[in-house]
Amino acid sequence: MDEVGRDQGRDDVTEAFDDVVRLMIRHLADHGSLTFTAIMCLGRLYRDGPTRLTELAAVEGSSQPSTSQLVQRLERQGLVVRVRDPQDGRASLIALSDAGRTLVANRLRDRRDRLAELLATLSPEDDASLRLAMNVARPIIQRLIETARRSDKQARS
Amino acid sequence: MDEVGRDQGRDDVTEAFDDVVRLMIRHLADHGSLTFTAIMCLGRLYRDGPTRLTELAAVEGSSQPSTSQLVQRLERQGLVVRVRDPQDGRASLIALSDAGRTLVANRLRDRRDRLAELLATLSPEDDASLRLAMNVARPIIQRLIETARRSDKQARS
DNA sequence: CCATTTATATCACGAGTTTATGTAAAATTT
DNA sequence: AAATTTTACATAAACTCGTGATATAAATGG
Repeated sequence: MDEVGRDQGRDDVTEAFDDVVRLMIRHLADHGSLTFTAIMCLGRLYRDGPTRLTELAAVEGSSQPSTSQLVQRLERQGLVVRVRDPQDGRASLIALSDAGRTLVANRLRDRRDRLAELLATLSPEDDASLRLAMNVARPIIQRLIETARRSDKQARS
Repeated sequence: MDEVGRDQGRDDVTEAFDDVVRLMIRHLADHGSLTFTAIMCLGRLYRDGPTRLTELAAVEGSSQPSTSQLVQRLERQGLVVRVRDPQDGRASLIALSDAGRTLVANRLRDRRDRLAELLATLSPEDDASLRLAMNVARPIIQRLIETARRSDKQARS
């Protein structure tokens, strides 16, 4: 469009991130009957361990009612269990069931396998470049996530 | 079960991509009353221009009925318009309205701005590293998307 | 003991998904 | 040309998922 587009067109992290999102969402989804939301929730529990419903909603950036219903569905499917806190009659900890844990682990492996297949179609140079680039990028991205999370939390209060 | 924590030092493009997805979906969403699905659809039309409904569904990896309803909603909101093809009475081309195009352009700018704010919290070294890494990664990722799209298409036939 | 806060649930509703099916126009067959 | 099939899209039914508003029930603090 204008001259700004020239600078940003060559060096645009946003565009690259958008591409990643499209690749992951569109082509590496394979949510075998599971929704993106459900996957994200289970993945969160897998990484963070048992979590209170309200906190789960907060870290997933979703509303409490939405999370409440999601947990109920996942409970019906036998993927999570509730542990009522004896110290606090209101609260309950949401945790992965064995089935849930297995499912997440399998999914993670499947995703890795599928991405590996895709990476195998690249030239050895491209494959190496991408791996190197993403290994450089990852810790920095994680710092961005941390920063974003903090500013989200602040904006919410 | 196994040590997820040890993945940190490992070479795992999947994990890095997952981080990107979480960052973009969770923290850079700001879908001002617009859904992720709607955003994706409008973005597609912005990039590809007027598209038939069926093809739109295909490239977005969504069903035809789902896309049909989505387009109806977007039409109601004045973001897309239909142009019935005089050559083919069955088909209609879906295109962005002026309002839709403006909205997508603004959103893109906002996303860039917000990401720029986040990047500004990084050290100059990290910022430069991330930009460099993503500029290396992007064309390779685009090749992956192309490959994935072709194999998706083949699997569907 | 009563009021407030906190944790979760429920309700109403719209968006978005799927599969199955309907409709109408184009293409093909005979 | 008429009948059939295919193609492009719409509709229906049933579910997940999101929201805000509100209910319930337990902890907390006067």
